[in-house]
Amino acid sequence: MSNQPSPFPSERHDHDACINAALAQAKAICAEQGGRLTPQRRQVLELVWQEHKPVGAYELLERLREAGVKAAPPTVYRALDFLLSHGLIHRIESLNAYTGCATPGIPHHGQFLVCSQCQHVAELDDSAIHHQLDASARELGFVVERQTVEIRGLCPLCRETDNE
Amino acid sequence: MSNQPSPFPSERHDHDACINAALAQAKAICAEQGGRLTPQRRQVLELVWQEHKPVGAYELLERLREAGVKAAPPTVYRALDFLLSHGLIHRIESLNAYTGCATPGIPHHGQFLVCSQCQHVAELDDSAIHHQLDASARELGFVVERQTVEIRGLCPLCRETDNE
DNA sequence: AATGAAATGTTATAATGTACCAATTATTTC
DNA sequence: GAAATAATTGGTACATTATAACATTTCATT
Repeated sequence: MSNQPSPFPSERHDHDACINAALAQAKAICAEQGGRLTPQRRQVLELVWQEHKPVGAYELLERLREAGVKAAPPTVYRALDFLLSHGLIHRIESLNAYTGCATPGIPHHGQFLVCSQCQHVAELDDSAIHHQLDASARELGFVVERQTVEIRGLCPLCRETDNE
Repeated sequence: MSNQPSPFPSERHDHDACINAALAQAKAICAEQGGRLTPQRRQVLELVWQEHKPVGAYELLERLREAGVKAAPPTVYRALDFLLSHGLIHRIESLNAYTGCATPGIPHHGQFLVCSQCQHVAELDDSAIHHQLDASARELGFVVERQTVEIRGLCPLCRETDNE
């Protein structure tokens, strides 16, 4: 029921293509939704997409500064808020960090597989899981607003190369 | 597949009984596992159980101080770490807060329904959900260490009394 | 009592996030 | 195009959450 090809990109996939695709989609989505993908927001999104790992807000801040931007914490948090509200990134609650959304467009909350060794994150958006949780909650009279599902463990690669 | 009677306790259930039961179980579990439920740890656990709402570490700190204990942040965090490691409380990641474990004994990670209005938390420990997540992850070659499932929404009570 | 391990006390600081208000830039309206 | 309005950004200060590091005390066992 998973609607993506391979949530764990290989180590040497064409990551520039990832970034470019994400930026292109972001541009399209913002145009559609009436959001303004300003240069600063775009730059933060690009920084988030540098790796398939969640990035902390202050790490982004540092990278912005390294890039010559005079930024303060609110600069980053504002950009993150914008990107979150347009479904372009997700926040990983268990890490206080942010990661690019694999299937942007409609704001949603996916399921995340977080490797405890290499920190890579894979997003699932598995509708079976979503519905299962929704059903279990409804059964108890609970109206679901938002699901946070984060799974920690070993990704396929780390599982092979290391056995701790 | 839920193995508990009613995860949302009524407004005027016998909460002293809840607290006493939790403390008694904690005592038994610590005895069994060789953990020392010192007076301070016990007191923090009791404070966590004051309500069926997650409590922040600094709120606990304040309550400890109100109770005449000279405490600093590490005091609280150490107690919380102990209680977490023995499966007596859970941390709600999306709230940076802690809540009593409904089914202590064996360390585990349940599913949590968090009411966005009254802040009450219900713990599920639904094995169907657990296995579903485990299966989805395994299918991708991911070895699960820990599941974080937190559902925000309206609890049955708030759903009735308020329609926002 | 002597020893080592576990728990606690204490200070300082790290890491994450927000409130607030001023200045600027973009968008709309006339 | 000029004025009014809204959205974005700049920047300071501060709030909240969490931990590092080291001294002291208490506990468990000889």
